[in-house]
Amino acid sequence: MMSELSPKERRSRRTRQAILIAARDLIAQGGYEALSMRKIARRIDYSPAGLYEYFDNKDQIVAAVCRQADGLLERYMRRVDPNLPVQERLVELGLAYVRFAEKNPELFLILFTRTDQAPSEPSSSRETSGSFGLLMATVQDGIDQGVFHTGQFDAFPVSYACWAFVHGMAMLRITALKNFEAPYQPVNRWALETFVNGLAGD
Amino acid sequence: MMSELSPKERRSRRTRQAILIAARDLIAQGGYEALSMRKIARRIDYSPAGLYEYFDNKDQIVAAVCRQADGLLERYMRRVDPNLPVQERLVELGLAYVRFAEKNPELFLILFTRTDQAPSEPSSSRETSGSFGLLMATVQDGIDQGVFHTGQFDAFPVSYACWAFVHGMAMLRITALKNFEAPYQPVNRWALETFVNGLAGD
DNA sequence: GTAAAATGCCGAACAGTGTTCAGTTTTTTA
DNA sequence: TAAAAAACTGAACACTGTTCGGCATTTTAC
Repeated sequence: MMSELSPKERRSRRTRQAILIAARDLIAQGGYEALSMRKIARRIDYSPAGLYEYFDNKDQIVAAVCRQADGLLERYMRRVDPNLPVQERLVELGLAYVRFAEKNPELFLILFTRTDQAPSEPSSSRETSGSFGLLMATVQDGIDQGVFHTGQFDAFPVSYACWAFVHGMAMLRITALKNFEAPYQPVNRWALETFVNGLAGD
Repeated sequence: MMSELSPKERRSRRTRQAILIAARDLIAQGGYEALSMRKIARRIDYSPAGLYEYFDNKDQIVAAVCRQADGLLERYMRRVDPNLPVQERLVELGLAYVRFAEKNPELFLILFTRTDQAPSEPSSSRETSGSFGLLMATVQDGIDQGVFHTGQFDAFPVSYACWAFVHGMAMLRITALKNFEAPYQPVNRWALETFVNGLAGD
């Protein structure tokens, strides 16, 4: 099988992971501006130059952190009970999205702020994996079941609209409304239900 | 009246404005990372240290640019015909918001990304001035006219929900979907109409 | 009009940043 | 055990925001 890793490979992976953990923690604590190669190096007892054996540059580290954050976001959304009626499921998916942003504001911010290297297509727009794929599969479910009547629009643009709604809630919460405490959850739930009911009740 | 400004004051204001224009242009061109005190200084033929006669630090310059951008956003929204029926007016306000973001992506991004110095209250939540105030006045209009039935929620949370919707559209457009060309406007219009109809149709 | 004070502006410096590169040490390969 | 490769470092380069001492210029006060 030859699937066992060499000690060298094991060490290398461990160091890579240590770098990513340090980077993630630094970001989670003080945002992107608090992240520096020298701080990462200090945390893992390396010289700054040593990091370049594992990543080409700082951007690659941030990109890797973002991939992990994206996975975490998906896990948040996968916790939603897939046996719920489509309408409720859609609402819960949205609330899970917002919850992730609330609990990981700095990660969320960096995940959706890195304007460089944006994909030319929404992640997994044709698969059921990835957070957007999960959303779209649910919307497709609603259409297939005859619950949603979306006229000329198919699952993709409808999913985009749902995404935009919850993305706005998440973003405002951690930026413009950061210092404005309020019971957001009930309003968010009501707003999403209103929209989803609009999808259902043609 | 004594409203005339001294030559000194006139010069000072002109220089201040030149700094802000240079800063705005640099941001509009290459985003926040392309903005530096030295580049601003070079553009207006000053030494970097000279800028500190007009602004305490870089953040103050960015804050001033953001204030101007906010004014521009409001102008976008004020172009919406106030004589339209509330439902259409609300939709058009949202589309104007998205249009501003599309035309000024970097300014929009910096305007809603500066997580520091966020106000403790949404701008002008009780006035009809400011972009949010304009939105809320419209929502209040719909409630007063008996067009919107928002149950337990008053104009403020409803306006927040509208804001979140269009903010998500705007944000996704210039970040995650930056490289994904598609006819967004029809979908955005349809999605907003669906939501607004949900507000209207009890 | 002249002296004094305030303002405007600059060069140089400090501490910080990402990144590169010549070497040195350590580990793997043959 | 010798040669090759990988891992790691210190020093440097070109940037960054900001501060400070000093030089002009302009404004104020008499």
